[in-house]
Parts: sequence; C-alpha cells; structure tokens
Amino acid sequence: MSTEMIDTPAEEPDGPAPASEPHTVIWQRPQTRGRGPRPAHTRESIAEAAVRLADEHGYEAISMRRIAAEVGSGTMSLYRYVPSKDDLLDLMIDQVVAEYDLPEAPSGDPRADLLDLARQGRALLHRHPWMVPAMSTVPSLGPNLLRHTDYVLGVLKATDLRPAEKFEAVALLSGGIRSFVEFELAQRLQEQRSGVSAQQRNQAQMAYLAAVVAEGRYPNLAEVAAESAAAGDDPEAARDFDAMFERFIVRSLGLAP
Amino acid sequence: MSTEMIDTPAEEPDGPAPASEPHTVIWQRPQTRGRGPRPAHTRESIAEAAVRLADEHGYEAISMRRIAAEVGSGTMSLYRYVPSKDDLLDLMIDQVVAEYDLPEAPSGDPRADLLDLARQGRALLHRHPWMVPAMSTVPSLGPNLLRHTDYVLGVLKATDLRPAEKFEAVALLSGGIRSFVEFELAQRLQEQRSGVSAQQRNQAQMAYLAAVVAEGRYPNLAEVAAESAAAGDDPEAARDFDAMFERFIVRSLGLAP
DNA sequence: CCTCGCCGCGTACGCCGTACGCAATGCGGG
DNA sequence: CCCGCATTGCGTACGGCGTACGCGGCGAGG
Repeated sequence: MSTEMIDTPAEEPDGPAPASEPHTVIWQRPQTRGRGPRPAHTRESIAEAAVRLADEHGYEAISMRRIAAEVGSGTMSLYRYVPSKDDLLDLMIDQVVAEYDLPEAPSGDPRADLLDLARQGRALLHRHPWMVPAMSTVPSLGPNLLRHTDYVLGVLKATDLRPAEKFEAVALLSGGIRSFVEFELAQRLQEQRSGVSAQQRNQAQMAYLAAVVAEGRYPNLAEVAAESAAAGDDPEAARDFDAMFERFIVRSLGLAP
Repeated sequence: MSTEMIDTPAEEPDGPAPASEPHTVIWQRPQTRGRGPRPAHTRESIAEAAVRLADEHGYEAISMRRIAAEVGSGTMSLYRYVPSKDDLLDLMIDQVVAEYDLPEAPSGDPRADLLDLARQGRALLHRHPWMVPAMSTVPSLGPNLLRHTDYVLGVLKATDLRPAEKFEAVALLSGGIRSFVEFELAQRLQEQRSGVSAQQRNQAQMAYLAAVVAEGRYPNLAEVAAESAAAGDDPEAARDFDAMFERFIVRSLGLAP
C-alpha cells in the first residue's frame, strides 16, 4: 500500500506542490542531480550493463545482485537510480528498442513497411533472446517504444483501419512476432546454448514421444510423424525458419491492402 | 552435455536394464505404489489442488509451500510425488487441457473445426489465466495434450499442408491464441482484480501517456489518440474483444482452404 | 517375524527482491 | 566562506522461493 493515510499528512490546497508522487512511471521521474556527491552511474549505464549481462547469460541472469556486480557497485546502490527491478526491465526494453532502424517517413506501401519492421523485430529478438520472456507483460511505453509506435501508426495512416483497430494491430503484430520467435527458440534449444540439462530434457522428450507414438494411440500423430520422417526432414534437423517466418508474417498482415 | 562419458560407465549390450534413469519425462515415471505406507495423495490430486489455487490466486500463488498448505501436507512431501515444480506445472497444464471438448472425428471442414478449437482455447485461458504465463515455454506433451494434438492433426488431414507445416500450424495457432489472450488480459486489468497497485500503475501510465501526447512529439500517436477519443471509444472503455478475436483468428487461419 | 523400502516432513542452503539506516560527500544559502 | 543538509553508496536484514538431505516410522515380502 502506498496511498495509505500516513503519506502527505497535510496537502496544500492550491499549491502546485509536487505532492508526494505516490506512483509514477519511470519515464517521468527525473534523473535528480542535486546536492550530494556526484552519482557514480546513470540509469542508462546501468540498463546498458544489464542488457549486456542478459545478452551473455540469459534472462535468468537479470538479478539486482548480478547487475550490481557487473557495474561494480553494491546491490542496494541500484535503487538510487531505479525504483524497482520492473522499472529497470522497462529501461532495458526501451534501450533495446532503439536498435530499430526506422525510415524518416513511411514509404506509402504499408505492407512493405510492416514486413520490414517485422523482420527487424525478429532479428532484434534473436540478438536479445531475453526479450521474449521480458515482454511477457505489455511493456510501459518509453521514449524509443513511443517513437516506434508513432512510426507504425504513421505507416497505418494509409489504411482504412479504425483508430482502435490500429492500436490493436500494433499490439497483435508485436505479439505475433514474439510468439513466433519463442517457438523458434524452443525448437532450436537442441544444439543451442544452456547446454547440459536442456539437451538432456529434450532428449528425454524425444524418447518419450517415440515411445508414445510406437504405442499405437494417437494414430494421426504417428502418421504425420512417419510422413515427416519419410520426407527426410528428421525432427532433429533445422527447419527453414526464415521461410516459415515469411509465410507466417505475410499471413498475419492480412490487415493492410 | 548429457551424452558425456561419465554416464552409464558400462552398458549391458543386450540387457533391457532400466539403467539409472538419469532424466525422464514426468509422464513415463510410474506412480510407484510399493512397500511402505499408502501415499496420502496422488499426482492428480496435487495437480488439482494446484490448479484450484492458481485459479483463485493467480500464477504467482503457485509455490510449493502454498500448494503443500492447500493439500494439507509438509512442503517437502510434494517431492515424493513430483520431481520438481516444473513437472508439477506440466501436470497442471495437461490437466486443464482435458477441458477441451473434442468431437469424435473431424467434421470435414478444417476451418470450422479449427475455429471451434480456437474459441475453446480462448475460453479455457479465460477460465485459467495463469495458463498464459505457464505456457511461456513449449509445454511437454502429456496425455491430454497428445490427444489434443492428435485431434488437430486429424483435422489437418483434409489439408494439403506438408507434415512439418502441420506441426508448425499447431504451435503457431496455440501461440497466437495465447498471445491474444495475453493482450486481452493486459487491457482488462484496469477494473479487474489485483486491485490497488495495478489500477494505480495503470492510472500513472495513462497520465504519462496523456502528458507525452500533449507534449507535441509523436504526432501520429496524438492524432490517432484524438481520433479514437472523438470516435467515442475512450481508452478506458471495454473494447469488443469477442469481435477482435474473431477477426484475429480468421486471419490466422489463412492456412486451410 | 523381521527387514528393508517407501512415506511424511523438519531443517537448512543458496538464491531472490528490497526496506531501512548510517557514514560520507559536496552544493546552496546565509 | 563555511556550514547544514540533501543525496549517494552500501551493509545488514527480512521474508519468500525451490529444493537437497536425512531421520523416524509404517507396512508389505521373504
């Protein structure tokens, strides 16, 4: 509880008082710089270090203690810059979103523009796989995400979508990309990093699946698996995810002419 | 590495030895029942209690301690039934998947069958919102999920998709539904449960967004927001998610004739 | 009947996010 | 100019998490 009675025991009735700022979005609380000793870091440098850490060691490496170690400070010092870990995650996401290469203006062909954005988005998620779990909740709109959204809305201007549908399109496209990459990464964990236990787990899954298929129930599954094996694409082989993505995203773009 | 040299130092060339069962999928390790006192619970009853808990108190309530309290046992007793929390999550998911009402056989119209499945899937995720974060990783295929997958593959038999494309379709459809419901739930948190701090957070977001729009940058965002407000659908109002879902899912089903 | 395997579970370890308070620091007002 | 105090860095601590380990007791197989 933050709005309980103990806070701001007496408010000025007219004053433009900053009140107590009970709950503010990270983007509008200032980067202070006031009386005391000069801060050793900035939000940006901390977020940058956190992104580096997550890129190298994965989503689960994003902990306040490890980030603090990465920037070379005490754990609790981070809270001088960021009110909570969730806010730091917002900063990380927004920082990474800056990697989008947005044209000055839409080309006039919404389909082409959105397709380009989708490809960039997929590439971005590949560069920063931790983004997939990090985006699980709808992210708060930092400056870069706002720029991105604004650009997409500009692209959609050449469309006959109603306003609500435009927001909807933005969200669902991004969700679709995330969903696809999530699927893609899950398929790829076979030879990918995180090595030991993941490989074992996958192997156990494969063995179990084979056993179940051989068992006789699930005839359709058995049949399709057999066809698949006969077709030469054994389940361990790398599928053509690029082509898959193209088909998937083109289908999803049934919204623009 | 799982295939490293230290495992199974000497295998019998012919023996059907159970080896050491280094890592097994939960579905194939037996529900023992051996020498000692009769177990007080079963995997099913535990998973059932966990589902009840998650339905009532949300995803974050799924902890071994709380589940143990729910079934009325010590925390560590759960590990007599389930090797890890992840496996318990698999059991929970598979149990909930049993709620699908699958017809005896496909109707012959793949589009209609898939549409029905999608609607059921959305309803199921609404009944069990914790499933959205729980499905973040591709779930291990328990019996019910296998039945479900087998049915979908049966539906897709009337299709000219290649085998790999069929598996792909299953995964992407389910991912799309999850993604949609995730978006939907995020929009709905305004008046929904989890009450105080979520509402506040949302309010802060709204205030920030208004400030940013008024600020003048992001002209397209401002324009669409204005249009949206003028159209009467204020951002706080409930959108027609049902219609949205229908459009979304029909678009996604561009794969079957 | 005895024995040994299984059950329930208390304790403990190492993580996590973060509340709180204290010493050091250096800018702004007198 | 200097002093007061806001601000910074951070050690300590709390409550919660998943789960490794080992113990006492129950009950079926020989």
